[in-house]
Amino acid sequence: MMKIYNTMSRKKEEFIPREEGKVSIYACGPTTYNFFHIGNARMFLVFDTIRRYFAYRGYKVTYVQNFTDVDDKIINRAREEGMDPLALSGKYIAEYFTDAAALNIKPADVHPKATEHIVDMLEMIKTLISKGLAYEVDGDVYFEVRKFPGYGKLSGRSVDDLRSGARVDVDERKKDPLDFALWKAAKEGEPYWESPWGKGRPGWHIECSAMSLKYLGPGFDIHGGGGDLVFPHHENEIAQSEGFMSGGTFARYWMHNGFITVNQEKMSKSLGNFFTVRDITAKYPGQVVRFYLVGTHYRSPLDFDDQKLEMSKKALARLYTTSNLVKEALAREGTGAGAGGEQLLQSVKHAEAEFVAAMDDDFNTALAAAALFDLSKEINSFVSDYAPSAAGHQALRQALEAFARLGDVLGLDLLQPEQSQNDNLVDKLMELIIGIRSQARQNKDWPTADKIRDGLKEAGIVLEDTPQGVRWKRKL
RNA sequence: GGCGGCAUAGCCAAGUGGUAAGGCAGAGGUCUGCAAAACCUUUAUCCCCCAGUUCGAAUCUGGGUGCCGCCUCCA
Repeated sequence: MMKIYNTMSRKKEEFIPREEGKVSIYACGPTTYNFFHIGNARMFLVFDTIRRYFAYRGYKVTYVQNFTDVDDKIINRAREEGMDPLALSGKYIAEYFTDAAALNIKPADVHPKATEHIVDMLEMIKTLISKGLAYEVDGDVYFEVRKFPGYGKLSGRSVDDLRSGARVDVDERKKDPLDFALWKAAKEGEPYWESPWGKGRPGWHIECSAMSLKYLGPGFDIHGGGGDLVFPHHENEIAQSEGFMSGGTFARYWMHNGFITVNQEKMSKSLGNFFTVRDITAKYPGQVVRFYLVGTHYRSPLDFDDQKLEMSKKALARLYTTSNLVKEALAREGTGAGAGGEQLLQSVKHAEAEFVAAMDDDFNTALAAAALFDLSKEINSFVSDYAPSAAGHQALRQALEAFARLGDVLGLDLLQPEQSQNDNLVDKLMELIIGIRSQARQNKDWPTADKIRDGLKEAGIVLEDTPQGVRWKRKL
């Protein structure tokens, strides 16, 4: 049984899909006016991991993540750059996929763009006006919050609380300060679309309602995003969607990830303490970044700094070592008795059960990772005094397969294809260098042997002398 | 002012009633020419403080302290 913490109820609830065996997920994607930062990355990665786990559990997953490709931030940025706003957002949509790939975030099943769904939004806005839930003023259209009785149910606030705390500059044309824009009249030089209320563009919230309903239908399973979207974004989505639907639930489970802080402070553009994934992956492999992020439960806050990435790098290296040790052991031949294989398979089974139990409990990736480390230790231990045999190889293959399968749920490629992507030239050179060093070692010329080893380490290559021969690998 | 979250070893981090996972770092050992990797052993009598409930609490309740977030664009 899977349990999910639902922001709506503030409790973990058993997950019961709308349709048996299927799960529909909508996550609010980025506004494409810049490279995305590590905070955005956490959200993408959290939902990528969730969808991977659902798939692992046998669900047919439909995952939708939008691009907000027209809004104030894009327009302002485009103005600064002297670029066309839509060209700017198009550029950063492309960059999104580059960075997402570095973090092993899979493309969603659908990546709808706001600008390609103007018609859907217009239909929705028209309906809301005809139902008396929205009104037009000077080419703007606002949703009338007071007309939606459930307003505040997601964020646990009442309209009155919100009003008293409102720090917003009051727009006198609005009936209530909390009323939010569904449609904004275009100012000079802004991109616009024709509408019954004149030239304009959609408000931010309406796109997610229109696109999620279009691709997933009313009452879809999971709607998610960063914690700061609870209010007002998701609250507004609920109001306009459920107002539009007239009855029924917009989305059934609301999931929100915790924030990333830097030096214990919220990362934000205004504080200037944000890091783009583009910058981080220039210094650390995407896999390390990913491993770091899944090491903390998605709802907990997470502080980001290089020192912590260093720790993650070492921890990940440990996992990689396991898969290398297994590959090495499998390359050996022999006709041993095959002792211990049964026990190893028992451990594999146990680890996988632990992993599933952890993930079933509101996607506890930190606990799931611990199961991976337990399995790693079992495998290493088995390999450390392994006498090759047919049965042993069989057990090892199964163990490695399970190890990689579980790693993949977390988005980790424990088989490290990048390691095997060394070109021929490097392989040849290493063969040569190792040969020379072996000669030196045979002559007990330790200074030369050590010089080679140290020099290679400087260059990012680690040499290890083992009873089975010399092993080399690139440093992470 | 309103709403919410978090405080666990040197560091990171699970654990929400039954006596403290996992990782990094550290210590000792096996292996090694020396290393590295791996393996074995070890590292919190205690989970911010106080009071309470309970046979029993890091886990529940009340109070306090500290930190953070939302209420405004923001993942």
